[in-house]
Amino acid sequence: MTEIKQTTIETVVDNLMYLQPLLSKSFSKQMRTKTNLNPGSLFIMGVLSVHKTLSMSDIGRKLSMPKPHVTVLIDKLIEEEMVERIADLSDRRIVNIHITEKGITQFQNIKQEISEEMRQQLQQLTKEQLTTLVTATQQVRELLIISFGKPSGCPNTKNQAS
Amino acid sequence: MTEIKQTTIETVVDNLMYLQPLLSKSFSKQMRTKTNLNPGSLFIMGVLSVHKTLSMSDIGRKLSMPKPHVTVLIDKLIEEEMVERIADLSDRRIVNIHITEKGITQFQNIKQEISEEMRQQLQQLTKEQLTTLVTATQQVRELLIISFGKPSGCPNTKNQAS
DNA sequence: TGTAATAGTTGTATCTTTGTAACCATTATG
DNA sequence: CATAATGGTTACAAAGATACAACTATTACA
Repeated sequence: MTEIKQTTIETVVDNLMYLQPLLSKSFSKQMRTKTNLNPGSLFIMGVLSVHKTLSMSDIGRKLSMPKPHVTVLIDKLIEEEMVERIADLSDRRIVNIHITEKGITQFQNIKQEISEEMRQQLQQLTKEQLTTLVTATQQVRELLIISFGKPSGCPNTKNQAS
Repeated sequence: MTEIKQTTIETVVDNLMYLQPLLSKSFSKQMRTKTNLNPGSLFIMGVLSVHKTLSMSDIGRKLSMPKPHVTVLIDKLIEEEMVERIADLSDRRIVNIHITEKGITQFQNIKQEISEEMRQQLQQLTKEQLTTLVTATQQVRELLIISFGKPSGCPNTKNQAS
């Protein structure tokens, strides 16, 4: 019934929607058990491991995470010495978050632990399939960054004082 | 410092970890605003739109969602007539969940709304990039299903009565 | 038949995330 | 200079998800 002719974009949406649960299955689970960090903190460590230093708002934008939430998570990460607050010289409102050496190695360790666990699962793939997966994930990552890596704002930036 | 030579699997993990926030940015947000369904229910509709009928445990396994949580979400979906409970004939313990016609069309509509929103974002890509994205997401989807689409159990299957 | 295992439900406590609102400090703008 | 806008923080409420524990019903097994 109902002929379903999908557009290109609908196919992408379809695929991406199916990816979400698969991803959470593949390691959100691992995260919860293997680390003392909650998912949100892990994501922050993820972007910081790439960008090294980001302002609070940058983090919120990149992860579309409400600013109050970012504050709370950063507080915890600072307690564990994974990151540090650094005042911005040019704009004193801005608080820059910098990943520490400890944070870098700790995050590296976490990723390796997860990789270890995933190795078992991924070994079901042939050498060619694994190569394809590397390329494909890389492409998806890059193309989604182009499409969605933009500012686009994060919550609690409301100040529509009437 | 610390020479980082990534293995193939570590690269995959790296990419997948970066994907998670991008995905939630790209439509977890949309979901929250565009539908009256919460993310969990959407995921259930996602697997049901593919498999049409699944037992409660199947759903829990596919989404690695605790069984009690599945029960709650299914209750809501039934209220909205998106799915229906069907007793299993061969094993009377099993409750099969079947997506309704309404559920199919509703879910289709939701996907189209999300697609509409995403179109704007994805139009920043060239025709070639978009083609690449379709192929890449398809590949990632298929390969992750091979790797992680297995049973693997879901919580609350504990019955180690001592 | 008795016991263990499986499928599912109910209930509760806790954690995580989101959404607001109010607030301070600083910068930008008229 | 007055005011608006931005960057961050604090606090609180509500939604969503996870983890347990206990329980029923049914099936598998010895």
